[in-house]
Amino acid sequence: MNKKATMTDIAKALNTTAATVSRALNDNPRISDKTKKLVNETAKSLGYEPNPVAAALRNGKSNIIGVIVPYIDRSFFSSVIRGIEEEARKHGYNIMICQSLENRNSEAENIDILINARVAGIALSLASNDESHLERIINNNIPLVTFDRVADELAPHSVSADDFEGSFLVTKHLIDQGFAKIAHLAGDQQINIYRNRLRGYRAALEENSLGVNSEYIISTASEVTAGQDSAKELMALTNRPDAITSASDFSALGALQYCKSIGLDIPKDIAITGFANEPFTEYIDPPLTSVNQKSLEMGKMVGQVFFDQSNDGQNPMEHKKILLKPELIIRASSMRTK
Amino acid sequence: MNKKATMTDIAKALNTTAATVSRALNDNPRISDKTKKLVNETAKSLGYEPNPVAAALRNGKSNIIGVIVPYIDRSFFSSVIRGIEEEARKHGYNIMICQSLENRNSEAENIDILINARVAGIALSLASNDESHLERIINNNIPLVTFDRVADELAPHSVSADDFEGSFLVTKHLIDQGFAKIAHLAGDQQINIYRNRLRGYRAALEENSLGVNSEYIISTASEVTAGQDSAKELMALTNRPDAITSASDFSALGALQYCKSIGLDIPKDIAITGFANEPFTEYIDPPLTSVNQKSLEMGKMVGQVFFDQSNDGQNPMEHKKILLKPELIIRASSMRTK
DNA sequence: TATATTTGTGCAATCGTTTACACTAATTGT
DNA sequence: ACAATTAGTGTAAACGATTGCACAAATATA
Repeated sequence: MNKKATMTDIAKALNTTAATVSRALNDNPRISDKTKKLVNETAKSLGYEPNPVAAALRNGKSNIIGVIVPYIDRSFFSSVIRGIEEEARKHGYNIMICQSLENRNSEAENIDILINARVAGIALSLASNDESHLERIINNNIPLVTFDRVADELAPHSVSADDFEGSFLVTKHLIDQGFAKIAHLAGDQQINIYRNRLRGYRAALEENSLGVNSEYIISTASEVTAGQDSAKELMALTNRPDAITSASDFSALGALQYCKSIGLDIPKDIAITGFANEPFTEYIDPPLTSVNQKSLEMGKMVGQVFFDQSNDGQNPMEHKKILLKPELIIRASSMRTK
Repeated sequence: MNKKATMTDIAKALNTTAATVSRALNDNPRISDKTKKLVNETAKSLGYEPNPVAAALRNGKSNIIGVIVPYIDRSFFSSVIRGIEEEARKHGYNIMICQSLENRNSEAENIDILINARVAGIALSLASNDESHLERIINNNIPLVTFDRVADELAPHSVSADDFEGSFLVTKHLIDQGFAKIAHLAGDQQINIYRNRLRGYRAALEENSLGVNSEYIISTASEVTAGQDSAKELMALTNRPDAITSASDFSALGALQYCKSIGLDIPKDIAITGFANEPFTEYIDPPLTSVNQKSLEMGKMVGQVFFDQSNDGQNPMEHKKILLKPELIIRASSMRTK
């Protein structure tokens, strides 16, 4: 209840001025060690705590990192957010969260809000392919890091998972297990990450001299029911696949459910793999092989890129495109039983 | 890049002062409609956007709600956060997220940070039973709403799920399905919510004249492996239960896995129910009956309580304890097959 | 008509920190 | 011994919005 101590209070107690106190607390070399010690002691004894709001006003920059994601409660994003938070925290920064609701206008609105809040930087997973509104961030000289769905043209920095590699790995794994007729439930090809997953699948097949059968590639929404439908289609083929890779854990689950429902044994009759390592993948029956995109780590990288840049500020415009190596999580759904 | 317009800029353009502009923009009754119109027009034409940092400094209060949770990426919490965000957003507020890592000291640190950031309010799910550090919030006159793990003594407002009711409902459901020997995997009885779940279970049994068999109540950590162990114990009893209610989806899953592993059919041989409606519950085999705690709604309620109080500010000290009615989600794991 | 009240604005201080600039005293160089 | 640095502090003006108080003009009251 008693008002918080300010720099002025410290100054008065020491018969000096707020300027000196400010410099002393910020370890300015022009202040004598004696004064610094005095100031620090009095600060402690008065229970002084800096007011970040005042500093932000004066500096035109707060100690807050703005984060915009489509939805906070998607497991992938909440995990990235956690990573960003932990990294930010290490540097004395806080995070402010906004949801774009997968909507470009809402995203633009959030950007304005964050700019007005004088955030020290913005981390963003794009809601759409439209990147035009990102210019405002650049123009305001605010460090920008895009992740997951990155903005290759505008954003100077980005962190994302190597989807090509992940899809390649999982497909290769199936090949190594002896599967030869491998299908792919492909995601929306408008979206970068799904294109890359399809490419990785193709590359693995080709590199192992397995032809790519276009019948085996089915465009599938990232939903359980869509996966069921696609699996039904695949199983109706005269030349049935013996494995299904999916660009999404959800459609993989749907496929798994459908295959079980028609009496197929997984993985003996058909192997199935997903993508993203959603929490449920380890709990379903059989547990689903998937690709861990290391969301927590991704968040931490976002934070790091961010602080690399804002701390030394030497090369604020040096572009960093980080591709995280995904991790293949092998579970029962893809293990060839001898 | 060109500096943002300020109130002073608007004032200059109109040959008036920032004071008038401020009042006009805030729709102060002492300003004439003519002036208001002029100010609003010039504001628009200059592309004026308010600077929340300056306002926060002057008011000693920002437009930010601080949220502290044990871990951001726990599905329950991320969902609550989403609810808070959406409600806050409606009122032009933003949220700042901190993690307590389930650690009392870290929680206290976060509280200090939020207080220093002059947040307009704090929403908090307690990390421990120790509530002493909450006093700082109260002393600083910052509205506090606890949720999930609430602070009954200190916090004026709280929002939580009615765990007693939820547990009662799910147990009653099993009884209605014809199960009579119902076990309970109880959580840590140090924690409020788990105590209430046990109470709800007991009450349902008693109300239906089914005795409470202490052999059937097993203290179980909220983990898959713990659930497996407890199920093993239960199944080793001479008088086996025919149903298991669990205070946690994770231990329920473990129990389910164990029962399947020894060849039991679920729910024919044994019914199983969880608690919290974790995302995976609908995907496992068989899908797990659980209790939806309406986390998103809980978040929204937190926001609402919060704004009720800070908006009119009439009765800031009126205590609100909100208990959300949980929803029973019936899935295959508990359906009596005739 | 003279006084009282209302209406609408302006003045200036305030929130707490930061920083360019000025200034004194001490130190260095020659 | 005297000019030129250097070290260490203080002064004062920002940052942008808000608000108590003062004040003039316009209206109402007597």
